Amino acid sequence: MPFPVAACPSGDEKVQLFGLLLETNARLARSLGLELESSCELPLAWFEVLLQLRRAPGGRLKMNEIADAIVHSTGGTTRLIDRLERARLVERQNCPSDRRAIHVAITDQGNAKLDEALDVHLGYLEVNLAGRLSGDERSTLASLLTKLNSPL
Amino acid sequence: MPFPVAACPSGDEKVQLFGLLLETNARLARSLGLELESSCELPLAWFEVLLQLRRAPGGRLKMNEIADAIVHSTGGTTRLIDRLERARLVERQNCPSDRRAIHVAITDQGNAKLDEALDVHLGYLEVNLAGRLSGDERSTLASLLTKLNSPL
DNA sequence: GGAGTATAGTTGTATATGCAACTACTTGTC
DNA sequence: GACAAGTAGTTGCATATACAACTATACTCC
Repeated sequence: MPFPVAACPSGDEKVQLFGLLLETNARLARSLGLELESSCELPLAWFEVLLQLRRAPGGRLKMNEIADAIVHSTGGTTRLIDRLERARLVERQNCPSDRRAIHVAITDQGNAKLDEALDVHLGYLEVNLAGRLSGDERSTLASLLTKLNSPL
Repeated sequence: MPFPVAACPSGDEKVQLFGLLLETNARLARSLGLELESSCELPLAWFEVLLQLRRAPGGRLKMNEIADAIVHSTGGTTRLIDRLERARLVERQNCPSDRRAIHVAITDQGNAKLDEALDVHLGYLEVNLAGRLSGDERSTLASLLTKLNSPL
């Protein structure tokens, strides 16, 4: 037994918690991604973009706002939006007040696709979130994750 | 105001919680990844593999156990282990009881690298986990994530 | 004990993503 | 108002990953 786990940093409570977060997220993202893809032909990343756009006032965001919201590099976001635009789910618009910036707006087709995907997503969450955590537990989890996600 | 968020599925409490989980995970994984990469030249995925191996009895796991633990496809895991093996951090060993299976074992170099990375990781967690959540909050979070990660 | 099925791992191929360098525009300063 | 510094987005290139098809081995059941 060369590495007694409990006495090692690898057994540290915080290390375990961090690993649990990565693993839980990866499993849920993967299973939701498969479901969205097979039911709606919508990759999870596309879904995330459409959801952010719907939430935004006016249904549009600038490239860098999208990149930040979905935690991608700006280069990666350029290509992602290229694909969404090719599929006619979003469109690029010039920003009148800043000629460097691009507004990305969700299209009617994008809204329709998002509605379809939200339907699948809600079913998924009923099973995979509500099936495992009560309302109280979910709101506790939300507040802990909010803290964990806060700056500083 | 074509889409009043609060009345839409996009404003649903579960949808928000799921989004928060994705976002929190993505931010933490990215910042830890950058830190590990710049301090130790160790990609986060490699760190995850080494950590799983250290935790495993005998310091070795089969390919499919690794793939499951880190939530990758088996094809992706083959290439990931190829890279780790090329860097001499792990080695493939034949499994005597099943000639299809491969044991992946952490090497001395792998253990040394992992120690170095754990040092960085612990510092990171002190700031980014312990700096935001108390011990009680962390253990609550751990138990909620465990439920969320449990089968069915 | 042989045929059919299941499992472990690898490989071909397509795609997605990050980083760094780049262009274009804006802002601040003198 | 021109120059310097900063910001928004895109592109070239390298890498990482998934999926599906494949090989090799093990298991099942008659």
